[in-house]
Amino acid sequence: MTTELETRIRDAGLRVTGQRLAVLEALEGFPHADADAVNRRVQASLPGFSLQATYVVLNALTGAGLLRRIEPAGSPARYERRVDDNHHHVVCTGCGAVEDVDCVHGAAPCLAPSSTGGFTISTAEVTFWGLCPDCQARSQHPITDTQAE
Amino acid sequence: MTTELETRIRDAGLRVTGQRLAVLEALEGFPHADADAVNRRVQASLPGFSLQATYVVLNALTGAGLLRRIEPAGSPARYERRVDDNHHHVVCTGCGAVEDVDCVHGAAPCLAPSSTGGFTISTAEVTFWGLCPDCQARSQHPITDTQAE
DNA sequence: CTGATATTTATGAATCATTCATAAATAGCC
DNA sequence: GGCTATTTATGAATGATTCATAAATATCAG
Repeated sequence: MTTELETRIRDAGLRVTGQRLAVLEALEGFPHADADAVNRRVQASLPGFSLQATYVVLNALTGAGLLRRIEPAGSPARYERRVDDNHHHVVCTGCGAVEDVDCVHGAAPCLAPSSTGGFTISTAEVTFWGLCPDCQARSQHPITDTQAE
Repeated sequence: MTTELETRIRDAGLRVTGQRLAVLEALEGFPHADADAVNRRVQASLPGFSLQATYVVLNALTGAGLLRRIEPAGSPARYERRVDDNHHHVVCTGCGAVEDVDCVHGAAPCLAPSSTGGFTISTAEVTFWGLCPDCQARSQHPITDTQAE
């Protein structure tokens, strides 16, 4: 039995391994996880899977186009399965939570900066910064709130 | 004699020191420099100015709003004097060169994502990725080109 | 199915960017 | 000119990530 995921890995020119399958599966239900979070998730099924090995796998999958890596300022790199569309991200300035944001503009106006100084633009990356619902609530009820340490 | 720069530092609530003046002056003519580049530039006038001290000064100035820090994926943090407008950046995927880009959209459409998942958006950061003129030239003449190591 | 080989993983050390702790120096006020 | 809080200097520490090398394994040829 060859799964959809196995085919996808092979089609990307990579060998199919348990580690790669496990990493992709971990990110399926847990987008925007960093290497450490991916590692801890995968360890459930592959005890002894080290953080360094996680980086090797994440880099291979990212290089093959099976994962997308985002690097918001101030947080370690995060990875996601959603690679085939041009979406952006909101990052919470309070807790670092990340969510996807579909660009509202059909014509991708963000791809047309005014002056590019001679640069040939290939992609535009938009990061929105703000407060997630949880952090909004926290900032409105600072007294009754018990903040986790 | 009190210079413009000294006033600006004092008005930001900071004490005026030679290190802070030197860092601001270094970034005046050399925007988007990273900590190491700033340090090397300042050492010309302040021999013995360490990288760690550079970080302390950069953080103080950034915290006081006198500098803006940008952190493009894959490169160390960079600093610039231009803090009072909402401009964006182009980063060269070949060599990492950074240039300013004024947002072409008067109404800042990038600040209005379609769905924010409950987030309250405060700022939008746009990073354009592409090839700088030098790297374009290099990729068109790969044979005759001598690449620096 | 079996072996050969290139790819992948595991492990520990190394690197890079940055921060922290503490002691010495100094800016700005009295 | 001295006092004190702020700032700087120094060395060590941290966090994220990569590197080097050896062991394991996926895939292919026969």
